Amino acid sequence: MTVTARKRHTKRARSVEARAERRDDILDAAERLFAEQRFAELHMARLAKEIGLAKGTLYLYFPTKESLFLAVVQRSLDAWFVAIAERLSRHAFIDPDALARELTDALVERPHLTRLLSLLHTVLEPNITEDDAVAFKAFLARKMGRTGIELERLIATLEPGQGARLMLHVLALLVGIGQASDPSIVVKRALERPDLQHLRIDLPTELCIALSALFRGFSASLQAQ
Amino acid sequence: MTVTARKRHTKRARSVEARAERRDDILDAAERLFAEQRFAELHMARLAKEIGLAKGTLYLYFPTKESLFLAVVQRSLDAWFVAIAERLSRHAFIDPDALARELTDALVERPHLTRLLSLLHTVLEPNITEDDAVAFKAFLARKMGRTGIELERLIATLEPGQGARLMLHVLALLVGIGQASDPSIVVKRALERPDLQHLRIDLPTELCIALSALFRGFSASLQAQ
Amino acid sequence: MTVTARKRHTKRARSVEARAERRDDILDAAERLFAEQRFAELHMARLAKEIGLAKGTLYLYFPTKESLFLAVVQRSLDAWFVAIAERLSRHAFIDPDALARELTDALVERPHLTRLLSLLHTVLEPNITEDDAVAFKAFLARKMGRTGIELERLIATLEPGQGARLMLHVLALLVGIGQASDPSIVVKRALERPDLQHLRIDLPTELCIALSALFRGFSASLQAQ
Amino acid sequence: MTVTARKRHTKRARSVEARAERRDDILDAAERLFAEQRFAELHMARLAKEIGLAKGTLYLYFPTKESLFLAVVQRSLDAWFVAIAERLSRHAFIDPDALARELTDALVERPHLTRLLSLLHTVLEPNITEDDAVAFKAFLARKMGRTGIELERLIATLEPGQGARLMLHVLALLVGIGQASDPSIVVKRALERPDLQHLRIDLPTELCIALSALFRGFSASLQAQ
DNA sequence: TATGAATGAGTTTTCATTCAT
DNA sequence: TATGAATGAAAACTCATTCAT
Repeated sequence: MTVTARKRHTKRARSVEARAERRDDILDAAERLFAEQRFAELHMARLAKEIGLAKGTLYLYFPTKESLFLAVVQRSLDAWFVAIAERLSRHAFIDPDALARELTDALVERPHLTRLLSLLHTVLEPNITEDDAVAFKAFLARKMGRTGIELERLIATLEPGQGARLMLHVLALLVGIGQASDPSIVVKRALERPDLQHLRIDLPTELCIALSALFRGFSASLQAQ
Repeated sequence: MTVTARKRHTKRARSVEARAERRDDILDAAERLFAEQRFAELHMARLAKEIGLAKGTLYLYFPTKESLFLAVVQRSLDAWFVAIAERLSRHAFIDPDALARELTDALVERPHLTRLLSLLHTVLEPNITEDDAVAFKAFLARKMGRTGIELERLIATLEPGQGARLMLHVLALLVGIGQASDPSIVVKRALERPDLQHLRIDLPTELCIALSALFRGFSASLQAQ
Repeated sequence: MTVTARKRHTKRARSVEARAERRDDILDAAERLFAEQRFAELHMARLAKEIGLAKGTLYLYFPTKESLFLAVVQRSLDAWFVAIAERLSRHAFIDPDALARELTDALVERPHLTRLLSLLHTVLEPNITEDDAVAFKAFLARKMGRTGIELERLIATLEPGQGARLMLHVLALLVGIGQASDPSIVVKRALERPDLQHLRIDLPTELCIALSALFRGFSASLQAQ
Repeated sequence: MTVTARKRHTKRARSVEARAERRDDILDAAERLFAEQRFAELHMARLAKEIGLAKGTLYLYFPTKESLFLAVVQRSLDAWFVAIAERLSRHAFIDPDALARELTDALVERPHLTRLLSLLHTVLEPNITEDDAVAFKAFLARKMGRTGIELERLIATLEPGQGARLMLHVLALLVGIGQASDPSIVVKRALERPDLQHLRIDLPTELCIALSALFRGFSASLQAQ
C-alpha cells in the first residue's frame, strides 16, 4: 500500500529500513534498465548513475553483478508466484483452460520475468556463490512446493507431489516458449520473411495453449490410472 | 609486418569433397570440445589445435565462432529430426506415451543437443548475420513443418498446422527442462542438499513425462472440440 | 567474470589539479617513449608500466591511443608556437635569414616535433573522433593565425592573411624535410653509400635554407606587385 | 606508342616481355586500387583478384607488398620527372612563377603521386630490404641530380649543386602540402566548419604559390651573394 | 609458372571489482 | 556509508606470406 516515490539519494542510508529501501531502489533500476538492454551491455556504472549513486556503493548492497541480478530474478519470480497464489485462491476448482489463462495473465503483468529466467540459467547460475545458489534454489523449491499444493487442491486428479512437478514443467514451458518468442534483432529481421512467419511467436498466446494442453494431459493421465 | 608460416600439419583440402570433409572435422571437434567446456571457455585456438590446424584455417571455413557453432547446432538438430522421422515412420498410429518415448529416445542419442539449443538463443542468435539467421530459421521451419505433418498423420485428432505448433512446444519443453536439468557446478553442489532434491532433474525422465502430458492434452483438446 | 585488482602503485588523483598533473605525466612518458620507438611498437601496456599505472588507468584520461598521442602532438606543437612567439616578439622587424634561423632554433628545442607531425597525418588523423579533429584543427588554425599576424608585423610587405598562408608552407616544409631527414634503419644504411650522400640531410640546416628562400621569395613577390 | 589493352591473364607469362608486361599490369592495378583505398585496406588478395591472378602469383613478381608499392612509387615518381624534363626542355630560361607552374602542371597529371610519397616514408621505407632501399634511393639521386642540372641551366643564378638541393625542397613542399591538402574523412568533416576553412587546401594552388616563392627566394639569395 | 589452402603473430580496449580517501 | 580512481585479465580475428600441388 506504500506509494513509492523515486528519489535521488544524497543522504546516507543509516537505518535498516533506509537500507532496505535503497536496496529495492537498486533492484528497481536494474529491472528497468534490463528491459532495454542485454545483461552484458548493462554496466554497473550505468546502473549506479541511474540511481544517483557511485559504483562502489552498489557493492555495499550486492557482492557481485550476478548476485544483484539474481535478486532481481527472485523478486520478479516471487511476484509472479504471489500473483498466481492470489488468482488461484479465488477458485474452488478450475478447468485446465482457465488455469492456463490465470498463469498466463499473472505473467503478462511481469513482462521482464521471461528474459530474467533466461538470464538465470546462462549467466547467473554459473557465476554465483554456493550460498546464493542455496538461498535461491530453496526459495524456488518453497514457492514451487506451495503453488504445487495449490494446484493439487484445484485439480482433483493430481496426486501429492504432482503439483510441484507440474510447476516444473510450467516453468520449463515458460522458459522455452519465452526464448522462442524473443528473437534477437537480426533474427527478428529474418523472421519477417513470409515463409518464416510460423516462427514468429506471441508468448502469452502460445504459452496459454501449451499450458492448457499440459494441464489437460496431466489431468487425463491420472484419471486413466 | 612480416608473418612467417612455420609448420605444416595437414594435407591441403583442394577438392570440394576434401573441403566438405574438413568442414565436418571442424564441426566434430567443436561438438566434442563443447561437451567438456562452456562456449566462452572454448577458444578457437584450442579448437584449431585439437584438429591440428592453425587458427586462421578455421576462418577459411567459418567467418565467426558463432557461425561455426550455429552449424554445430544445426547438424545436431538435424540429426535429431532425422532420428525422429525414422522412428515415427515405423508407426501407423501412436499413443501419446509412446510418442513421448520415441522423441525422448531420439534425444538421448544426441546428448549435447540440449546444451546446444541453450547456446542458440543466448549466444548465437544475437551474434550471427542475417543470412545465417535466415538459413537457420528456414531449416528449422522446414524440419518442424515436416515433423509436424508426421505428427498429424500419427495423431488422428490433430488438425493441419497443429503438428508444427506442437513441435514448437516440444522444443520449448526440451529447452526449458534441459536448462533445469543442467545445473552449473555451484548449483549442482547446492542441489545436493536434501531439501532441494526435488530440483535435481533427470532430463529424459522429466521430458518424457511432460511430453506425454502435452500430447495427451493436445489430443484431448481436439477431441473435445 | 571476476576481476581482482592486486597491486596499488600510486596515489589517487582526486583533485582537479592532481588529475591534470597525472595527465601531463602520461603525456611526458608517451613523448619520452616515442623518442625511442615507432608508434606501432609503443604499446599502451609499456606506457602504463613506464608511469607505474595500470593500462586501464590510461583510458581514464584518454579514450584511445590515438587521442593520447594527438594530445602529445598538440602539446609539442603548442610549445613550438610559444617559443616562436617569444623569439619573434624580441624583434621589431626581421630579415628572411634571421627569421628562418629563429624558427629553426625554436624547432631544435623540440626534437620530437617533426616525427610527431609525421604521425599526425598518417596514423592519428585517420583514427580520431570528429570532436578531437575539430578541437585540434581549431587549435592549429588559432595558432597559425596568431603566428601569421606576427609575421605580417615583422615582414612589412606581407599583406593580411599572407602570414597564415606562409605558416602553412613553413609547416609543410618542416614535415617534408623532416621526413627526408629521418630515414628508417635500413634506409640509413643504404644512404651510407658515397653516391647517395646527397640524400643524407640535416634537418636544421636544410630547413633553415629552405625557409630563408621561402621568406625571401614571399617578400620579393609582394614587393614586385 | 603501344596501345595497352587490359587483358585477363589465363596463360602463363613465359617470355621476358610477357613477364614485364604482367609486372606492369600488377603495378597498374595497384595504383588504381590505391586511388580508392588506404594501403592497409588494400589487400594482396583483392589486388590479385583485380588482375585475375592468384595471390601467390603476385609473389612471383614482388617479394613483399612493400616492395610492390615501392615500384609503384618509383614508376609514378619517374613519370613526374620525365614530364618535368620534357616541359623544362622547351624553355631556354624561365621565371620562378612559370617554373612553379610547370612543376605543378606536371604533378596534376599524376594525381596519386602525392599520396604515394606519403606512403613512402611512413610505410614503405621502414619495411623494405636494403637492396630495394639502395636501388630506390639511387634512382632518386639520379633523377634529382638530372632535374637539378636542368634547373641550374634555367635559373642562371643557381650554382652547381644548388639545383639538386632545390629539388629536395620541392619534394619536401610537395609532401608537406600534399599531406595538409589530403585530410582523412573525419578531418574533412571537421574542416567543413567555417572557422576552419583556412585549413582546407587545394594542392595545386598552394603548391604553386609556395614553389614560386621558393624559386624566387633561391634566385634572390644567390643574386645577393 | 600458377594456384589457393594453410599459417600464426600480434594488442587495444572494456568493465566488474577494489580500496584509499 | 559513500565515493570514484585505479586495476588487469582476457581472446577473437586479420592478412601478408608460404608452399604443396
